[in-house]
Amino acid sequence: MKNNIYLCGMIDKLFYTIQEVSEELGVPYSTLRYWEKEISRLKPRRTSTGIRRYSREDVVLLKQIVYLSRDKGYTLDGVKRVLRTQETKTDEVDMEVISTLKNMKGFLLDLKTRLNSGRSEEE
Amino acid sequence: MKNNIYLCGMIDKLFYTIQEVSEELGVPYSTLRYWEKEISRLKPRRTSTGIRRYSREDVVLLKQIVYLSRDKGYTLDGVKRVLRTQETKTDEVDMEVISTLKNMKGFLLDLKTRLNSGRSEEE
DNA sequence: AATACCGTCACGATGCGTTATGGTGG
DNA sequence: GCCACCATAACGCATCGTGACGGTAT
Repeated sequence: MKNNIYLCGMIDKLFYTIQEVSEELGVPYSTLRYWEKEISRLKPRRTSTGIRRYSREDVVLLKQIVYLSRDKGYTLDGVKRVLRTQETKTDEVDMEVISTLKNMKGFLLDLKTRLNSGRSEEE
Repeated sequence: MKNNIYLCGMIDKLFYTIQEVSEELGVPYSTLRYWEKEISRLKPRRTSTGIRRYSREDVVLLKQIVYLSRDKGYTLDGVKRVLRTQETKTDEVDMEVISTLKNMKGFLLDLKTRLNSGRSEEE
């Protein structure tokens, strides 16, 4: 249970050390620490003595960051923006616009039909 | 006729000089030329003596580039990638929306005419 | 004692234009 | 002769890490 598609080959654990994460992502410690400074949402828990304990969610977030910057070609600022708005909003809005337009189109087509058909209807 | 939503306030002309484009986009000449080196699809026509003549399509493309880099936070490589794969999905959706809107506009103009002309038409 | 980790800071590569130069077109 | 434009190349600044260091945890 609890196999997360985002974790791919990673064994699901309660937490991961920075080393494990670094190896999994192919990203050096230094970069992980750098990203942590830059990306506010990335805040792995710490032991009482300050050692990072990455959760599954942290790893997923990091994979997203790698994907957005390496594969999609976003700047770090771009990555931040995407994460902030989580792109979900945009998509939802898009879908809503489209759906509204479709409704309107249907309505207008109907109207057109009525008009074209020689306005013979009840009205 | 031929008002393109992407051109916004720009007057629709057969071509634009680099100056006009530069002012419209708020992007200096040098950058326009730089982008031209980087983005293969951006190839404005030239006069026989080498002066750039930007077409409407060129301007639209440039606006896309500005949008992707400035607003979305893509690196130039990211912009190239987006343009290459043309994020076809998005564009198809966009195109569908636009096409729907165009149809609607035509239809509404027609409707307006009919209504204004006191529905005295033959049909 | 040996590793794995910590924060910090200085360094450096690359990206992304910009400026400078010297010249042509209208 | 003036302005807009051209190409090229050197320059510069910011971004995005990287590596090294001295110290702490286990």
